[in-house]
Amino acid sequence: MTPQPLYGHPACLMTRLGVHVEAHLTELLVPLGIQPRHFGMLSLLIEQDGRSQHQLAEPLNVHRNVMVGLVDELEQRGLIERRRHPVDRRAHAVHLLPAGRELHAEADAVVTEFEAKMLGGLSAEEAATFVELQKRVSEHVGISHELHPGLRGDLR
Amino acid sequence: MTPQPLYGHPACLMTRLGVHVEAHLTELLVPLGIQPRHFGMLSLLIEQDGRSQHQLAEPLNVHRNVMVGLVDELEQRGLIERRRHPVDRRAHAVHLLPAGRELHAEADAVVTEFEAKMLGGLSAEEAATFVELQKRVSEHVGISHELHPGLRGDLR
DNA sequence: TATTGTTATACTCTATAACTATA
DNA sequence: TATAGTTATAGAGTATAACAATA
Repeated sequence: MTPQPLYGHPACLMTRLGVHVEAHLTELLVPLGIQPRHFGMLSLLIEQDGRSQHQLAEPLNVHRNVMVGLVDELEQRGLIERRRHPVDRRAHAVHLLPAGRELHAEADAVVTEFEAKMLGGLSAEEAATFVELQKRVSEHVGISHELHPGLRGDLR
Repeated sequence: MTPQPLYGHPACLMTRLGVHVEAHLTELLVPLGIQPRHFGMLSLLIEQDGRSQHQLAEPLNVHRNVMVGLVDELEQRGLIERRRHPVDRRAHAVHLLPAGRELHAEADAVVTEFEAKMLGGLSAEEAATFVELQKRVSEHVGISHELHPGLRGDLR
């Protein structure tokens, strides 16, 4: 059997697309003064406010050491705030401030517009299928894109 | 309108999946002593032998400075070889050696097996659709996953 | 004993610029 | 003047380990 050409490999397509998205998103968010990771943080806090840094780090796929810096940056800009964690005195509860909520809305619009362009070559139905299949694959390989039930509600 | 949760964003899914694939592929290729990029190089040379370093760098999305090191590594292992370029004396023609062809076959098997597992949650039809849509999106955003017609055949 | 957050260190990776030899 | 390849340097980014406070 003859080997596949490079971009016949789904794996190569996926890494290439991932790099493409990351790079463009980074550029598009420069005017807002944040990076994709910061957007991710804000998004997670919109979903559930008051998470610990550890709880934020996991779905963002960054180490807790790095998270310190990310939280520092957004806190210094008055977008989020570290408060005392209600049940774990080791942890900080990270809370969204009004300015953070506003910036997130702007960033979300930028990201959404980018996605629309990126998927512009597909019909609405195809795009929906594409996203759906991506979610299925993500789940299958163990990427958590939902809040884990165990992490929802109680702040342990 | 309420903003999307983080992984409702196709863009976030794609970067996350891309990182996942890159990381796992890197691990899986360690026993073969190469990285995903090296696999990409070998794949491109299988498609068309004797490309210049510049011609290899573009589809791999690496700078020509970096390409120097990649070619060095594979050449020192006797997998590829720099020869005089037939029509451009500034350039090197990078050629695949038998050992390189063999290693590529092994690596290709590893990658293919990984892809099968990754897409194992989808039916065959769904997997085909997924890959097809990825190619469509790649093309739409300007990622070249085919040899550019202008680069095929003549070695300019 | 394990975990959260933090800091410092070392390491890797990358981007930039500069140089040569050709075109 | 522009391009292919090369090299060196500096900067960014990352991983590792260690520590204090708390569980």
